[in-house]
Amino acid sequence: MDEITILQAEVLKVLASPRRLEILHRLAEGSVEVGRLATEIGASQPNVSQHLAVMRTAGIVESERDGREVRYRLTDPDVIRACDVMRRVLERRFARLGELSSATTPAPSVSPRRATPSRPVALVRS
Amino acid sequence: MDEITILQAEVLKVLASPRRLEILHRLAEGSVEVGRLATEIGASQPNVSQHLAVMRTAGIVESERDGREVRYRLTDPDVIRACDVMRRVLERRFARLGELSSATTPAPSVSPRRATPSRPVALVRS
DNA sequence: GGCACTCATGCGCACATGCGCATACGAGCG
DNA sequence: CGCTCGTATGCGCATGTGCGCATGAGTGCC
Repeated sequence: MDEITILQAEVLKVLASPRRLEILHRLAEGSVEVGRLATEIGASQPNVSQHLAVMRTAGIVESERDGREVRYRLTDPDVIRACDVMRRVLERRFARLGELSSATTPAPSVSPRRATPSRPVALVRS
Repeated sequence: MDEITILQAEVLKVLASPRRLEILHRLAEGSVEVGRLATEIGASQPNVSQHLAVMRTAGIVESERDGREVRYRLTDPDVIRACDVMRRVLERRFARLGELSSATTPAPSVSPRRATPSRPVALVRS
């Protein structure tokens, strides 16, 4: 198994959380303190602190003391950019699903008998 | 919480596995049957089948019967491309870490007292 | 020094996940 | 039909994760 693959899986694992994505989304707009962040996203302070600790360990965010507060910011915009690329892809797919269901369902001309039984449920809100 | 964010987290969760990344890496080179895939990556057949089922549910791969066998292929190269963007970023960071540790450690000129205590362990094989 | 504030950490619980294993399903073939 | 091959599924266990909650640690102010 490739080293990079394992590393990538670990980073992806850290990113695979709505809360953390929300936090990253906020951090993309600039550095912010823990408490403020917790208030903004409507989560408890310990919860946010834990998520930040996880992401800091993974090298995704950095922390810096500012008086009594601790400000967090993105370590490297590149990872987040890659994340945003994926996000845009999903938005496109999501939008396409929307227009498909709103259309008259133009009955796929040739349907060469796929083995895939079910529509990807994850794309319609699982 | 944004809909897309939740969706993205789910997709990321599916991707956050070394095995699945390995499978996707293989599928990027073309469609392949389950058994062959299991042999190539050195995993059990049920295990591979389960991973494929998860990824199919997430809409990342598609399956197609071919005689007795079932061939899997990527649904949309775009998601994998986004994944590869991240991979390349990580490779770059990894390589940089390597040259840093092999260099004479040029003693950071100004070290403005960060609150971040530890190096990102995830980048040095956690 | 004592207090108030901000953040980090430890604990316990509920829940999800991955794996091996055995086995069921489904298609071709004789 | 019955057999074999390829794939999917169910089960049980060990392990990991997120959350609330209470509490500890560090900092600034009086």
